[in-house]
Amino acid sequence: MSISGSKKKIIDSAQALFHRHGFQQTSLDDITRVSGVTRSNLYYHFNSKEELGLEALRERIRHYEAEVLGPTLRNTSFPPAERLSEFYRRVATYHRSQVPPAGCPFGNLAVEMCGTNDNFREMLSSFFDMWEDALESCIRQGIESGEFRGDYSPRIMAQMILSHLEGMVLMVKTHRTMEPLDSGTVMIMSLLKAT
Amino acid sequence: MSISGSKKKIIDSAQALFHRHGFQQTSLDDITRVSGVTRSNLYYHFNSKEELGLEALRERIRHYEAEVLGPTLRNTSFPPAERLSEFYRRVATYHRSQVPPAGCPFGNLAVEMCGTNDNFREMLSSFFDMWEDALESCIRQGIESGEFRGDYSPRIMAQMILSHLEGMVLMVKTHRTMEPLDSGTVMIMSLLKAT
DNA sequence: TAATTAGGACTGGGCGGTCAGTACTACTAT
DNA sequence: ATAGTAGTACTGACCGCCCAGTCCTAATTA
Repeated sequence: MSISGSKKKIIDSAQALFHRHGFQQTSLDDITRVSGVTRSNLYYHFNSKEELGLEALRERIRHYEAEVLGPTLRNTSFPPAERLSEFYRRVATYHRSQVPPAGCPFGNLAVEMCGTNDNFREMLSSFFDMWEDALESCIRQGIESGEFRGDYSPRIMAQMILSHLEGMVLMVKTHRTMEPLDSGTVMIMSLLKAT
Repeated sequence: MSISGSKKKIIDSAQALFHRHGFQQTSLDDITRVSGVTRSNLYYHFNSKEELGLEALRERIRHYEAEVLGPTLRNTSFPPAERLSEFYRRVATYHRSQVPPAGCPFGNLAVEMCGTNDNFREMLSSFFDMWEDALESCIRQGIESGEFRGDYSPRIMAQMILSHLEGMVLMVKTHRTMEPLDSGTVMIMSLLKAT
């Protein structure tokens, strides 16, 4: 059984609006307006705004794994350094396409929801863990292959890279320039290189 | 003439509520409830919720410079590495005191407001610049004294440290554990050390 | 014929913001 | 001395709007 057309439209519109305006700041009327789907149909597919929010997040995570992590960090047909570099390149391309910069969809949601809603928090927490795992594997393989320095544990480096990335994207959104992301990624790639 | 008692109460309560629940998600009634000041009195002191928000932010920035940056990063009576270390220590102490972790007051606000309100965005943008300046000076002096490695420009390192810090604090909020901040600061201190 | 979509009216509550008026103090003109 | 004036601090009642969610009917589609 496949997802009906309306349901997909709702989720797509909700994702875009939640990303740009936040979950709480997006009204169901906003979503019906953008998706062209009626309010009653929305409540036919979802029992509450929270349920829609969680499903939109789940779908975004699924999409991110398939379209970003899979082809880059986890793509073992390329050497680790190239994978990481390609990952950064895709991140930059994505954020360059958002004008004005809207920040990381996951980071934004984490800031907004983690203090008040445990369902969102837990989903985001395990997503960040999974993201970190992908980075860690890539780095570990890079150390083994001699491309990356081996004096820090892959886990610690992965943690650092993920936090740093989230922070850079926040700076891009705040300063409205890609510069922090561009120079930051160059620095990390250089720092990771084996001496 | 000093600020009236009520105005201070309003700003203090607003700061705490904005930090924990966000600007938009905090109602003026919430603020009157916590501060014990009436709604009409609030509108006597501030022309709008936005004006209150901006003043609360301005005050927080002032406080942060005086109570955090001044005694640590800018405190030239200590050597740079010790200053940075003390800075990290204070950040950790602050976030350890918030249960559950509420994230960075500035980072949270940036995520929430930078897409929709240029007054907030500009104030936060120049605040982050100023923060980066404080880090840069400290690092530059550390390089000159030979404590820190000199193969990256102080500006780039400062940028990296600030982004990384904001990201770590986001992780602390999401995962509800101080571990990312604790191990992340250790790693940065070690990375900066001159070889 | 069962799932899906459309349409619209409605509820109860929360929201930011407005307003006319009170109380108090201090300065000033007579 | 007194009456008037002005500025500050504060109050409670109120307004119109928007929100998530409900309810019901009816058409359409697979």
